[in-house]
Amino acid sequence: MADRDHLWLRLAVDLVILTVRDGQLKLLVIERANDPYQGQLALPGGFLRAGEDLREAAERELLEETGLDGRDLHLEQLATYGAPDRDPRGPVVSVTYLAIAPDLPIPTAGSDASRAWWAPVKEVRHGLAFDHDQIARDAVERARTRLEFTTLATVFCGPTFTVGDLRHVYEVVWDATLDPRNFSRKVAQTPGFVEPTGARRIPPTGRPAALYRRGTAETLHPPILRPSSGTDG
Amino acid sequence: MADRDHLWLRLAVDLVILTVRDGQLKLLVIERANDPYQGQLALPGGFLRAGEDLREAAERELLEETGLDGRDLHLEQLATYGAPDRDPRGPVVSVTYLAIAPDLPIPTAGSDASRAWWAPVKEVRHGLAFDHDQIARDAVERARTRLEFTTLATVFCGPTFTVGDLRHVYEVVWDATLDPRNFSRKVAQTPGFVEPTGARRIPPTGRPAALYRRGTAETLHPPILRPSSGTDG
DNA sequence: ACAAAAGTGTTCAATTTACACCCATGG
DNA sequence: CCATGGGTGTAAATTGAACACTTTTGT
Repeated sequence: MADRDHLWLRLAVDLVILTVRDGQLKLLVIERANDPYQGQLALPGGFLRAGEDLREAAERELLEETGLDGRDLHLEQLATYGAPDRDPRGPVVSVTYLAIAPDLPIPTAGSDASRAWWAPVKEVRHGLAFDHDQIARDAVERARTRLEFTTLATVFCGPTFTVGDLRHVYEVVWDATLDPRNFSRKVAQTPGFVEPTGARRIPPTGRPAALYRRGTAETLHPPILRPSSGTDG
Repeated sequence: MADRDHLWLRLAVDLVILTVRDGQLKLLVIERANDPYQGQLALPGGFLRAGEDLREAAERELLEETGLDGRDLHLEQLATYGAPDRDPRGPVVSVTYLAIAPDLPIPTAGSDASRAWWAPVKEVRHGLAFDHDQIARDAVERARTRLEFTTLATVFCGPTFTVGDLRHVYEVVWDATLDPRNFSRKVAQTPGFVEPTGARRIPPTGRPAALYRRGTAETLHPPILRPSSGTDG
């Protein structure tokens, strides 16, 4: 326990930013501008600076890489990854955050990224730099669970949305199909999930749908469980 | 993003070690031997060393402070705390782990602790050093949720236990009373939760109870929900 | 016989699921 | 009037909570 046993290191804050776009679950990836892993795909992120809280750093990186304001969207801490050899530059421990955004314009590249874009989650299961494949997998699984127990799905939608939009989020994130009729009722019967705006949206074809905004509830009582999650053990 | 913006810091790994003892949920606390907060209560923990993974560091601290082998009990990462002023020594970010142990002999004090003992969770809600009050609260809440959805409760028990022992764990951790008859069925009907050993335990008074060991399942299908968790939003 | 804890059976209510059916709009 | 998506009604199946009752031991 002498002072020389303490390892001094840098702390990376890395972001898994998810959205639903073109009917797919997508993930913000960057092409690394600098070594290590120059030219390879990676998650956006950067180092913690002096005087910063972890969440502050995550919000700063989010703004730098995407132009998004972290106060407007969902941002939650995921897990911390600290394998000794995870970064060839030396000891770097990564605290990861999950961010959820509605369908956005294609983000602008930041200073550490030569390019940044939305990549379908299914197509980036391998090939990310560092241990970012593992981080991305863990983040997607966390998002899937969050839809079951929290109102997170509304964050994928814009300020107003229909129940069909919300169902679409569930179907894309879970990669499952849901009964529109029963889903509609579950949403309506869960207090605080959505609030009617009074307005309606007229689709290209079909009956107009009521528009809602996010409710005040954070957790769902009762939860909306995945079709598979509960049958087999 | 120049190199001078990177903050070099030390990483603490702090442990919330829970057990059920004397019919109470208890937490391992130490009395700090050194500054800062010398003489105050705190969670056991220490600094990450070179070449160590985070979990390795958690297991090492666990062994140093309690003599417990981390491979034998439940050890899971909780969250990471990084408020800039959380440690007066300078920039120290803390990765926290939740450990669950069966009822153990009183642990031995480690090098950084003048004393170590089990303290009832209800009595240490305030007064821990650093931000450890918050960490302990978050950890207990996590443990309560884990009992709902995972087989974690079996880890509070020894190698063999009765359904009554298991129910006792739920009742103490949740601070609730459960119907013994319905609980018994839920446990038996959840595949992989417990396995019969064939042996029985004769209580001081009453019918002998069948002894079980941990099953292979990690998650509970269906979950065993807290009495309060589902009524009001 | 009695107390105490373990465990089973049964009933009623709440929830979930599946699907028939109606609504409202554009072409 | 037809296609399309939005939404309600309803009956069967499943699950959950409450509790009467039986079992098995020590004293």
